[in-house]
Amino acid sequence: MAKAKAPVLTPRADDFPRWYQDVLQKAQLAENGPVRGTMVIRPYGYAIWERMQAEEDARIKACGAENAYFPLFIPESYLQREAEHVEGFSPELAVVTIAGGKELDEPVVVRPTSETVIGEFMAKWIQSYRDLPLLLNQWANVVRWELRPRLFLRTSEFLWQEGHTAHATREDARAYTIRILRDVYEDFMVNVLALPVVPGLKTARERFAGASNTFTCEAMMGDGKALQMGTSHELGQNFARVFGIEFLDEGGTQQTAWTTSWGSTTRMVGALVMAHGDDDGLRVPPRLAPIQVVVLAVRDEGDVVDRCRALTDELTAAGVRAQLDAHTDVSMGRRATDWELKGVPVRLEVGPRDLAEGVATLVRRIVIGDEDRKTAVPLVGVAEAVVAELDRQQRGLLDAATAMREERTADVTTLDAARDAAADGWARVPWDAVGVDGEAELAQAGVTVRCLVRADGSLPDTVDDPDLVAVVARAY
RNA sequence: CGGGAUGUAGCGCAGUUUGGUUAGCGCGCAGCGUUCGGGACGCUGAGGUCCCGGGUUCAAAUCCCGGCAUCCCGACCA
Repeated sequence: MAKAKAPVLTPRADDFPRWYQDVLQKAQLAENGPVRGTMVIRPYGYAIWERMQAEEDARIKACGAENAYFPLFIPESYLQREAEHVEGFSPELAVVTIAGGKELDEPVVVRPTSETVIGEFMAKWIQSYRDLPLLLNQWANVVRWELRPRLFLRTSEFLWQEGHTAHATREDARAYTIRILRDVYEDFMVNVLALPVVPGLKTARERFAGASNTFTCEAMMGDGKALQMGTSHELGQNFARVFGIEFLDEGGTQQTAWTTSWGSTTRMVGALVMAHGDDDGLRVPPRLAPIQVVVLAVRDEGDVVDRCRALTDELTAAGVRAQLDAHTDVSMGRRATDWELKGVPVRLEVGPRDLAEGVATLVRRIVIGDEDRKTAVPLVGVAEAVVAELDRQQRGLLDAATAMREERTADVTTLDAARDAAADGWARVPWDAVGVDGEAELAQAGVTVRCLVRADGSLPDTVDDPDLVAVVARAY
C-alpha cells in the first residue's frame, strides 16, 4: 500500500514567506512571470479571484454603483494636475515614450490608479445636481513598479476593482466612503473570507496620495503581521477642483463636487493563503471556495463512478459547488493531497466499501476543535449534511481567526510596549501616546500604525479626534 | 541605491576549494509491468548555451578579468 508523505510546509517558522510561496505553487495558484514582479495566475487561483469578484461586485451594486471601463493609458499631464497625487505615484510609474515606432510628443503612463482619467470624464458627464451622485466602478489591471514585489501581496501588475464617485456635498461623499468600507469590504471580508478585519482611519503618513481621509480594513495574517485588505478614500474637492468636476445646484449656483475612491485587489488571494493556510496548504472558507465539495471516486469498480457522478449532480442541484474526481488512474493519496492543498472544504470519498454500507466518507479540511477529520455520512440525505457541514466550517474558520487575533493583540499604554508587542502580533495603544513623532520612531523598528479607531471600535471622523486608539503592527 | 548571497535539465540541488574519462542526484515527465481506501514501486527512456563575453591552459562548470541576471534584508507599497 502507498504510504503518504505530508507536504513539507512550515507556516509558523521564520521562513513564513517561503512557505507562502510554496503554497501558492503547490496549490497551483500563481507563479512569477517573465518580468520582475509580474505574476502568472493559474486557473485555480483565478477561480478564487472570480469568486471574490462575484461577491464584491454584488455588494458594490447593492450600494448603487455601476460598472464601467476607462483607458489603460493616461496622458502624463493628467497625473500632474494633482500635486500630491503625482508626487506619490511618480516613482512607481511605468511610462510609455515610444508608440507606433515614434517618440510620443507626450508620454503616456500605464494607470497606477484611475482617479485622473475618470475625473476628466466625470467633469464632462456632470452638469447638474441631478447628475449626482455619480457612482462608478471598474474592474481592471493597474501597474505600479514597486521596489520589492511579492506574489499577490505586492506585484508590479495587479487586478482590482476601483470605485470612483462624485457627490454634491461633503457629508454625502463621506457617508458613501464609509458605506463602501462597511457594506462592501468589511461585510465581504468577514462573512465570505472569514477574516475578522479591523476597519479604521489611516494616519496622515499612511494616507492615499491626494486624499483627505483614507479608511482601511486591516487583517492579521497567520504570523501575526498585518495586511491592508482594502481602502476607501474621501478625496475632498482635491480632484474635483483640478479636473473641473462642477455642477449647478438647486439655486443655480456653480458648485465643486466632492469625490471618493475605493479599491480592493488580488492581494486578497494572498491574504487568504497567509491568514487561513496551514501545514497542508490552503484552507478556503466554504462561501468563497470555487469548489466546495469534491466527490472522489476511490476506484473504478462496479458502479462507483456512476454513483459518484449522480452524487455530484445531486449536490449541484442542492446549490453546492461540487466537482467529480474520477481520475482513478491516479493514486488515491495523490488526489487526496492535491485537493487538500487547494483547500477544498469537503471531500466525499466514495468506494465499494462505502457503497456497501450506504455511506460516503466525509473528510473535512477545516477541522474545528478536536473533532474527527473523517465521518461516515449516509448517502440518503447527504446533500443536507454537506450544506450543514459547509456552514459549520465557515463559522469555525472565522471563530478561529478571531480568537487568534485577540490572543495576539495586546492592549498597552506606551510607545515602547507597543513596539515590543508588535514583534509577534498587534498592539492597541492610545494615539496620544504615539503621535506623529512616535509613528516615525516606530517606523525605524519596522512597525507601522495600521489604523486609528475610537475606543469603542467605531470610525473616527478625523485623525484629530480626541482619545483615539492606534492599532500598530508589522505589516506586509 | 546600501548590505548579503546565488546563477549547472521543467523545478530543487551536488560538483567549483585542489582544472582531468561521456557533468551527476532528487522531484517531475514518457513507455512497460506490478500496484492503487492517504503523495506507490521496479525497469527503460527523453531532457544540458554548466548565465554571457574574453583570457590562462594540452585540457575550464572549476582558475583570472569584465559584464548581465535573479533572490534575500532595508527604503517604496493595494
